[in-house]
Amino acid sequence: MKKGERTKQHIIEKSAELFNRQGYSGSSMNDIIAATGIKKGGLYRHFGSKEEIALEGFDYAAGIVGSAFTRAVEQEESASGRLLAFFKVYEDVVHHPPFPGGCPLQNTAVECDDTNPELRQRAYRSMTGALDWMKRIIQEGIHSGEFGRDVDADSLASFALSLLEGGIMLSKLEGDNRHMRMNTATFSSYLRQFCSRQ
Amino acid sequence: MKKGERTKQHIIEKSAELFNRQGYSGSSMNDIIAATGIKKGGLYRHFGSKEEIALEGFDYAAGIVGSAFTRAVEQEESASGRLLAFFKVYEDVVHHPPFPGGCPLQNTAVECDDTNPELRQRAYRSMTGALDWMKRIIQEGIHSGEFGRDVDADSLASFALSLLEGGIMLSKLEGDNRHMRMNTATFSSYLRQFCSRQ
DNA sequence: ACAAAAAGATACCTTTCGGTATCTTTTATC
DNA sequence: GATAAAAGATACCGAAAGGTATCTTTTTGT
Repeated sequence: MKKGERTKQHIIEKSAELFNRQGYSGSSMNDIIAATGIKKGGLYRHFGSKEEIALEGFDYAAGIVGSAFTRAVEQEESASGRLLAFFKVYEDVVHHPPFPGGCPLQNTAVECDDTNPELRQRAYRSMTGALDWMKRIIQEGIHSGEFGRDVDADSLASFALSLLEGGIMLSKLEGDNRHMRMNTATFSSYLRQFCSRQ
Repeated sequence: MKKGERTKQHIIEKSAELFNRQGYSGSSMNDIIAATGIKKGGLYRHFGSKEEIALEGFDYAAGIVGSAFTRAVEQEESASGRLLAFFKVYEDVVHHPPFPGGCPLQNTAVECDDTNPELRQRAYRSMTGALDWMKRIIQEGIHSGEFGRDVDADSLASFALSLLEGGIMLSKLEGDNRHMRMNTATFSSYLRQFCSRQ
């Protein structure tokens, strides 16, 4: 890996954190300079614009969270366990989120849905990726007999992701993980009494 | 009502929309000038800073949504109906949200939780207000016998608000109300089969 | 109708914004 | 170790940021 590629990666990593904490509009090039220790000339050698940094930064942040999901999901055997694994990743969102600043999907979606089409599309793809993943888990649960055949995968996936994102939002705002804990417990008992056969 | 008060209100209303659509950092004083038709000198006669406009704007937007909630809740008799009324207010969040730009609580919470303590506090108060309101509805439902005595009001309120906010986020990002519809249906059946006695 | 006070417009301030041109330093290749 | 290419620093650009001082126009109360 050449020097340039290493610094480019360094810029992406530090900027992704900045953007995820302060938002796209809330972060300036000077903030990026301060965070990376690389001067303006250096930054613009690797990126054509601030937005380009933000786009690559989002992909990086989403990738980090995605691999945290992967690790958590892989530890579980059951479909219920796998769905709950997504919640486990954010169980201490207040002090130890999978990526600094909270959920990149949430932060980007809420800031950019009305303003920045490019970032919005990244967030959209991230959302559909998560939903499709959950749907696959649910369908596997149906096929294995863990879930009833009448369980609607679309609805359950939307339900799970909504509850997760809403819980992240409330817990971050309150500065306390209790909403995440309560929602995880509620979702868990919902799965047990609503979706599982027998 | 004097002239000055009227224009101050006009500034608040137009700015609240702007901030709710584009965010605090994403909206400039020039945007406010364009939206209100009032020049800089006029704006700073009524407000000491951009943040002051945003603070009063948030209260205004939250008030609009709050009265939409009130109207919807008052139409319902049962506790379940009243909880579902919150969802009804956002059933067409994509095209007809109760306030332009979506949920002010969500937009402000997500943008400001790490950056703007004053706005964050407004959002926090708005969140606790909604949660307390839902808790009261749930407790009334328990006392009336509609809900079982084992229903946890805290958990159910957190669950309802999280699901609502998550659904708003997903539906806005997708540009389709289906997530709101699915979550409303899921929440409704959850209440029927999980909380109600009989 | 008039004077005083309130409201708003104009013009300007400093700082910061995103971005570029150019120069120096470092890295990689022979 | 020389040299070309890559990487990064410096210095600058015009525009836009939030905010202020001052002047003109409207309201308002009498």
